[in-house]
Amino acid sequence: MSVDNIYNPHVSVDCVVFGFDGEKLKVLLIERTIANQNESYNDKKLPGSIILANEDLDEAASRVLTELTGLKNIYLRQFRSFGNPDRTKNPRDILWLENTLQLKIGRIVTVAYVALIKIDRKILVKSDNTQANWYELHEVPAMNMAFDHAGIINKGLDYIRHNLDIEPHLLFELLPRKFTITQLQTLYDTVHQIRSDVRNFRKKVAQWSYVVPLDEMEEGVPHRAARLYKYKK
Amino acid sequence: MSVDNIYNPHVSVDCVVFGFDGEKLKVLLIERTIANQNESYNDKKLPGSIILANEDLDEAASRVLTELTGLKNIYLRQFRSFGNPDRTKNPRDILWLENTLQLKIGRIVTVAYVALIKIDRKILVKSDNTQANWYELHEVPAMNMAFDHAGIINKGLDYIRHNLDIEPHLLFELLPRKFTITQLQTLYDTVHQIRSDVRNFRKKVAQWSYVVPLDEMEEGVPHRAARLYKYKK
DNA sequence: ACAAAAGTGTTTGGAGTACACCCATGA
DNA sequence: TCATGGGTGTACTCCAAACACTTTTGT
Repeated sequence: MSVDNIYNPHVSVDCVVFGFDGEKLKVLLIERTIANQNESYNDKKLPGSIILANEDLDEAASRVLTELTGLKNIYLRQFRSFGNPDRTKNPRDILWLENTLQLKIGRIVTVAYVALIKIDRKILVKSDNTQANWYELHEVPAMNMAFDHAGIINKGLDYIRHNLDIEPHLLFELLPRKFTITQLQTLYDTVHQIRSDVRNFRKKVAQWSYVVPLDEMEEGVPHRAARLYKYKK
Repeated sequence: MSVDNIYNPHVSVDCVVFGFDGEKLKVLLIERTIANQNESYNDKKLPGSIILANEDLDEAASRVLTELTGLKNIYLRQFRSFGNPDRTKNPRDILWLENTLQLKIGRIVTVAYVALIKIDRKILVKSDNTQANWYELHEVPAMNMAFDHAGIINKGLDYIRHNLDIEPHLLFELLPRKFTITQLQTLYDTVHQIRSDVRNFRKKVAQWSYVVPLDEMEEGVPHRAARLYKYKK
């Protein structure tokens, strides 16, 4: 089977891409349309792909992300694999797989990644029949999701919360290059699901040597302008 | 192909099983013999298996461990998958796979787990042509290891160090049911790669409410007998 | 002048660290 | 009695948490 030389149709990668809009954590999902002879469904899926025959897992995830956003050098970490035999048993998912891959498919094990991106840098590729959009995390449980992707998002969220906790540098993957302390705190509090004290928070970041003040202020805000900072090193 | 109904010969699980002998962390490895027509090699591999057709990943890892040790309810966590296309390219590994599975094999993606077991409980199954032994971690780099298993052990070690760090309860998966504070400290220090102060360490565990003193002392030691403790809840 | 968010210090309690000697037991 | 590890207290430092008012700017 010639496609066998190109694809390994038993293993895929999926990316849970997080962004921060200044208020909430969001996740990037792809619109999926499944056309039957008489009906057509719409739902959402994670950006992902079957792995190519000579591709490492990290390479496949990286390829998916680059194809989607055009960006390189983004934070991307494998966090877990999912291989429940039932995960590819929904008729809609089977139909979509067969349409997409032109192959009979058994169970697919997927290796899941999280990515963190600066939401303002995202350049969405709308060709390739893909249309991607940001969604708030609390919307996900009510959405129609492909496969077990809702569960994968939850696990990815756990993972990233944990990691942002022990590695504060990762916060800056989500912030714009110039940010205010208030933005940083909003992100920090969102991730940790707390509401921290303004003075204590500023005291804390004051001793993070990698957060450096700029000679620039916010502009166009209807109140006192805040100082801008950048992340260094 | 009938074997296709039983196995998914594209995805496997491997278990990095850690134990603690009172002095050092050890890892459980399986002796592997690869017989050619004229020669035969010996090396070591992680306990693992191809996943069965209707088996979830966790189930497969659990099965491997139960078959090996006869134990149930052991700490077992997926930590990472490995799918480099070159990982199944060594001629020795290919030969072994074909002998073992009676199948032509392409790349195999493996989902790696760590397990923590009380070394004194281990009941080795020596049937099934398997012979397992404990090895010190520093011996591993000098050993002949199957596939990329040496690298998997290192990543598993990183993972478990990290997790024992943030979740001290896991330490008790490695200790015997009755232990002394000194044993606990030796394990703690080994995992964290430090040498901590005796008094400070005892002060710390004194406020771990889940470490409870027994009315029992060590026996048969050529010096003052230490109090025994157990882990509760 | 007022609305809206920016920015600023002090006090307190708990946790980690540094540090040295006596105790109990078996040989 | 000696060798071996078991077991104990105090002082200092650092970090996290609690807590309220003044400043700047646009409308």
